Amino acid sequence: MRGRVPGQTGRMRDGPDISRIAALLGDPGRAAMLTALLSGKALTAGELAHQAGVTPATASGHLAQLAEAGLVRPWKQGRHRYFALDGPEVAGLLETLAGLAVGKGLTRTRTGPRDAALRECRVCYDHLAGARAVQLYSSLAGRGFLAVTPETVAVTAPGEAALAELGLDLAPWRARKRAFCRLCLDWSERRPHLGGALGAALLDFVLESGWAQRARNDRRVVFSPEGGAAFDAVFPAAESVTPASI
Amino acid sequence: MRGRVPGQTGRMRDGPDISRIAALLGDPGRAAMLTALLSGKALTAGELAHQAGVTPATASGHLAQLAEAGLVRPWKQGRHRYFALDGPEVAGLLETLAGLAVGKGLTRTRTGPRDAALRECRVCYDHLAGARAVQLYSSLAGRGFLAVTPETVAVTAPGEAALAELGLDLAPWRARKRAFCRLCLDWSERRPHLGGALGAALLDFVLESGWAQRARNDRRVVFSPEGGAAFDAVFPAAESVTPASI
DNA sequence: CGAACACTTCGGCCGGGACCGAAGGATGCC
DNA sequence: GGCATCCTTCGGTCCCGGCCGAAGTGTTCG
Repeated sequence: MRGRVPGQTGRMRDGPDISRIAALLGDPGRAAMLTALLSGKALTAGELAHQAGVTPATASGHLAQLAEAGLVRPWKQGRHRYFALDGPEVAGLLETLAGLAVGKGLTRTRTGPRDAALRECRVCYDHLAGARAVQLYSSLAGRGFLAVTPETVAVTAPGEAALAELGLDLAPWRARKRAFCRLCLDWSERRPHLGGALGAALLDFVLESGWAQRARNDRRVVFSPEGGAAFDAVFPAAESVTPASI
Repeated sequence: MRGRVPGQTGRMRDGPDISRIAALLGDPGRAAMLTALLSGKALTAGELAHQAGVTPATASGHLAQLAEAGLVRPWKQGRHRYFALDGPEVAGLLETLAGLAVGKGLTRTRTGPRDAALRECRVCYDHLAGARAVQLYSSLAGRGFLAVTPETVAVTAPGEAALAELGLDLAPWRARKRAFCRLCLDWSERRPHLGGALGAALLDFVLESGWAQRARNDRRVVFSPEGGAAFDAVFPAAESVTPASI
């Protein structure tokens, strides 16, 4: 950090400042907080401090930095201060980073039971991720309910009908200004799943129908035996969609 | 970093170790080295030291860390030691990070001429990125030369024919085991462009045909006036592909 | 075979920043 | 109003790790 002459050495002058954001994610405490927020819930400063294993004083400093960089959005309510990830892009970055960490064998623990549950199903900001999410996506795509276009993913007419039959009304979700439907790469499965507003609607649907419950303290989404069976019945695993050079 | 009782506090026990990788990217020197490698070229330790603006001794330490984490692959040749990014996933992470940094307004300089050139066209590991790359992609997609399937992107029969007519033989590229064709999100354009082996083939084609040249010291790809015109003629900008709810 | 070169290792310096306890606002509850 | 709760700010400590110069290893070239 010493002796670097600002404008003279090297040619690292242009382009986005990668290291600024990366340094923020590089502290284990801050990383733990952000990962906790990946559940999509807004958490209070105190809860985040607990997640990171630091005192409130330390956490407060961390959160101020994250907020200033725009990674996290604070929100005051009463004497609590809630924090949430500032947009799906931040969640996407965290997932990308997680994917690379897994790929390079950098995990914080040997695969345990909780880890297995995370791989099966978890919340990724505001939609489902993990094996269930990938199955859901490929089941819809395999039956022609989704049309993948270059720029986005769209629900086809049959898809709209099929979802409506399940009691899933897409109109209110479509109304929001955020991208209706996006693909998101799953770090544990290395295959795409649905994000965007449609992903959020489906998460909502799965929880509303009582098939699964969110864990209280982390990102897991736990299916009951009956719920899992119902899920498999409604979204049967598709035969792998062969890309078949057309 | 002090006083954190290893297994007792918090619940940051499972999942991939995000902060380890992020911390590596969080140092400006290492970030500069990795960004330089994003050009796809392998560079020597000395060149990377110069890029980062540090002495060889310091750079050597950084590179050892990057290599140990699997972000960079070293390769000895004579009395030089070359380094390259260890796989497209690393390049993808760097681009994702750059995208977020731009989105949050964290750039290292006000938009200058070099920056403008970078946005127009640059190398992203082994394929084209920037406005030209996005145009190339949407031109192909808009004419039905690409079929975007859920898992991958495929070249259609008409597409194969059209590329063959340009003198672009895809067979050797297809033979490699890496993903033939992938979409990659462009940080400056926020739209997808082609990665994977097909992207590499097209970069090769653009350079071979003499339309553009790579800058010597950075990621820029500079088109000559005639080259740019030829490019526009062969890959005319498509009418925006309307996602039209099908 | 010795000199030049590229890089790494070693030792030591130094600064940023993570950490905590205590004190200082806010806010809500009784 | 009084008190507990939640959070932030302040002051101070301490360590991690980036940085360099110098010395050491291996390679090439004359």
